Amino acid sequence: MSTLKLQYHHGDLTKSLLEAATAIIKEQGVEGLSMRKLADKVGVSRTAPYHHFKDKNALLCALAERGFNQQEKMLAALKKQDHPTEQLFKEYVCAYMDYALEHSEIYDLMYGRTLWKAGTPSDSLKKSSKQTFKAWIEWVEELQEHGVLPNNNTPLRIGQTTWASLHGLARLFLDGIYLDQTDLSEMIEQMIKNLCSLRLAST
Amino acid sequence: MSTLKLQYHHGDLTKSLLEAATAIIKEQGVEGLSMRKLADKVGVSRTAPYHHFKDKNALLCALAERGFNQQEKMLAALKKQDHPTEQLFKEYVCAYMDYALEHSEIYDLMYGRTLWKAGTPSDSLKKSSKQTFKAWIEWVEELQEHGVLPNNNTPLRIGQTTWASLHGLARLFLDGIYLDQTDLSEMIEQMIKNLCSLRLAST
DNA sequence: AATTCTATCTTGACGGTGTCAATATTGCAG
DNA sequence: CTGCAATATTGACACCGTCAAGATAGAATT
Repeated sequence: MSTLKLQYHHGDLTKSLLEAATAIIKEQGVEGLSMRKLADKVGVSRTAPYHHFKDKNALLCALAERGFNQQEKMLAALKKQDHPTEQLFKEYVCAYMDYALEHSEIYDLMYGRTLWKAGTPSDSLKKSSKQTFKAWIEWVEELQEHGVLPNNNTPLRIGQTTWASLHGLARLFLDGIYLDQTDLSEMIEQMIKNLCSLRLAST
Repeated sequence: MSTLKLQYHHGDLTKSLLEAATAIIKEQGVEGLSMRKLADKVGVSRTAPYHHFKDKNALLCALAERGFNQQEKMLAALKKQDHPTEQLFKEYVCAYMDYALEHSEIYDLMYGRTLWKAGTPSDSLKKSSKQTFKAWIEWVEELQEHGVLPNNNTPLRIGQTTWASLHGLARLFLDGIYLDQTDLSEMIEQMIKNLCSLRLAST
């Protein structure tokens, strides 16, 4: 077992695959990721990855799941510095958009049709997403109590609609409908105004 | 030239292709559409479609463009019956969601990454989408004047953000993140409340 | 230390994809 | 009737995901 790359067994191929895949989709998009190119990049034969992931779908699920962990960590860090509730919410929105656009391909796997419609989300991925969503809804309840979000419906519905708004804004950019980054910042600002002013209307 | 299908020249292959393609993506999603299957369905050889569409991308662009026309027609019909402005807006929202979910695959081509990011939108498609968007912005201006949408920003920004909200809501369902139709109608209702109550907050 | 077992990796193969090049057929204009 | 342009065809190529069968290496057991 030398330190040279000519060894038969790779070491931690699972991890290497995930990282190489992340790099590829960052550069070439999910469409540019093929199992064969991936294997090649890691320096291994075509079918080696199949001993670590059942199929391509499973690999993409793993990437998405990583994304959920990553995102959750980021948001947890945000909440730690205890700013006023409303400011925190605004920071959350910015952070959410930041993550979506910075890791657009991962975001697409997390919330896009590739896995949820065209593919088959793994049980583990479903669990991750459910947990993330649950945390979000709980926070929405808090935000409602602090008068940042409206009270005219349950935390679930308010959480769903405000999330939908954010998600839609993110998608317009990461799907290539909008490209201009200048528009982006102004649209985020206006979206925050929209979401935050809702409480004024609730009874 | 008999009426039997054994003729060498097909007649109006362009149209047949578009209709067969529409049928396929409706049943099997965009992922289920291949040029070969399409040709086969129409009863023509693999490469025949290439005399009518430069490549698969071009065919998808044509489908998307049809979608824009279809959608525009639907919305024009809606406006003709001159209901009160606010009611009209609510009907618009419902109609928009209806269209998105009823023709989810076409909607995806119109506003999704398949063409706008992964693919290459044709000039003709760009034009169609631009026109649709322009019409929307003009109507937003009207809605602002009638106090249905807020006045705290330009028609462009308000149009962008409200559209983003609608788009996001649609995507959550047509991408398979949400599936329950019951949730859907309640979420639409709440989203309308969100959008329509914004004016109360604007100066 | 020798042997077995198991995890890992390999090559070979199959059916699918988009699309180019070269060829054949047809309908129409001259 | 002839020739031309539009349309359709077969053949080929390079990719793709993934299954099956065999090779290799490291760990466990004797």
